[in-house]
Amino acid sequence: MGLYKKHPKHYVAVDCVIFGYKDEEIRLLLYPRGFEPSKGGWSLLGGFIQERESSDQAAWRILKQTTGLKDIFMEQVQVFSEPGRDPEARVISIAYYALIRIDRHDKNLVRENGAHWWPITKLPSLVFDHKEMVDKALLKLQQKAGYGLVGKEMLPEMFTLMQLRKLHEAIYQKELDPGNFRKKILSFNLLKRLNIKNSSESRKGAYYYQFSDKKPN
Amino acid sequence: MGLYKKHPKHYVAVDCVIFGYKDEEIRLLLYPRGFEPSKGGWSLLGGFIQERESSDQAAWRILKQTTGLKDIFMEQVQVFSEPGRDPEARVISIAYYALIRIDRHDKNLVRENGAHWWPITKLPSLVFDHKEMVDKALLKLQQKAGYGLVGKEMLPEMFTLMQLRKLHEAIYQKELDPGNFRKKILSFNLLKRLNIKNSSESRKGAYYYQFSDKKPN
DNA sequence: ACAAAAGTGTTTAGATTACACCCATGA
DNA sequence: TCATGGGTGTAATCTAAACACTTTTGT
Repeated sequence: MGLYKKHPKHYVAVDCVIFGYKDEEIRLLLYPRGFEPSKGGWSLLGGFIQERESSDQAAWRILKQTTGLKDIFMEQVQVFSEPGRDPEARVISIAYYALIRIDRHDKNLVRENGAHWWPITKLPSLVFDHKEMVDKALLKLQQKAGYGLVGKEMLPEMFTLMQLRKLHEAIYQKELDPGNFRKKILSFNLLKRLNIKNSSESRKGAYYYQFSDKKPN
Repeated sequence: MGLYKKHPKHYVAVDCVIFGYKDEEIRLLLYPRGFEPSKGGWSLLGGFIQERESSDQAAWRILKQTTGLKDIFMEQVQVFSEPGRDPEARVISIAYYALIRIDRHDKNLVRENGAHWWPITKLPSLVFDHKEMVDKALLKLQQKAGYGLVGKEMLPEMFTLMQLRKLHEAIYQKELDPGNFRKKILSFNLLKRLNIKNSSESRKGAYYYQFSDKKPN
């Protein structure tokens, strides 16, 4: 029994890299730290794991408490556990990333906390090792985008292929060939073309698409 | 300051999926658990993170204490944190995998602990969620093998391309075309051919190779 | 008429796969 | 000489990348 007792216990936190998409840019939701150390420095959304919750549950809880969002795609990035990473105390942190539709969060909740959506290309400097968390998370996001699955989390229900391409361009931070992108994305058989056109972003008008529920072949 | 204090602390452990290679099979080093709960059940090598060490350091320390091995390739798999995963106490565990040369470990240390090398294809049932850790670790190992880098960790200094191929076949658990494997592996420019032949495993004799220090082009 | 995006098609290069084939040699 | 792996080469297939071209329509 008591064999575990001789070992130390640790604070275990979760830090969330929250990706949103707006104005053809990937943005990160950052918070000014409300307490020392590094009070006022920009920080990822974080919180501590409680007694009876998994790290996944903690990540969801913290995201929901702070942004009002639930049922959000989140995935583990990796653990950061250098003893000195937080100068105040020894905290082991599990980094997560979340993909959200930027227009859907509770803007009042976010504003109250002084949070701000920063373009990924112009981030301020971050506290502790949070920049490293962001870099690792972005790599994971790029991987996920390779499977054509990010539009489902970050775009409205319906979208044109140009809108989807702009999203991918923001994620990879480089331009993609429109024709090749179209063929590749459609080859996944994840999208269903609707009989509705968007005529506001081009003369000719582009069909709207949505993710189809059924599994691809 | 004391803002962290209201949060609970947790036992944080490291569990190591230790991969070795022998007799054309990938093997896992498993330990009979020495204490309750699940005393006697087969378990990954594990241990608790101490006050002033990172999870990487803990993984290395535990591997060295238990097998005598140091300077070993290890990589994080992911965190397992379901509150009920260990029935004795709430333990958050970070899974790692390690690649070792099976003939190099301290056999006495391992024997003392009752540990056993189990072929990956014939594993006994494992305690807690350790089977899940193994599955995730194997996926990571397969990914790493795709870059041609596993021979460096798991084979002797010198090896023939057939030996390297047998290793890859054991990792993917399927046969690979000898000609295609040879071309692909050599195209990485990671290997240097030696002027020594192994004549014991084929009539014709095969050149030995080793990993070259210099970076590939 | 023209610009700009929508949408389709073509060409090339590179990688992957499935084999065919000759070589060397111990039994 | 024959079976076995060593080693090389080739054709078929698939993919990604670059880019030409035609369509549509608001201004």
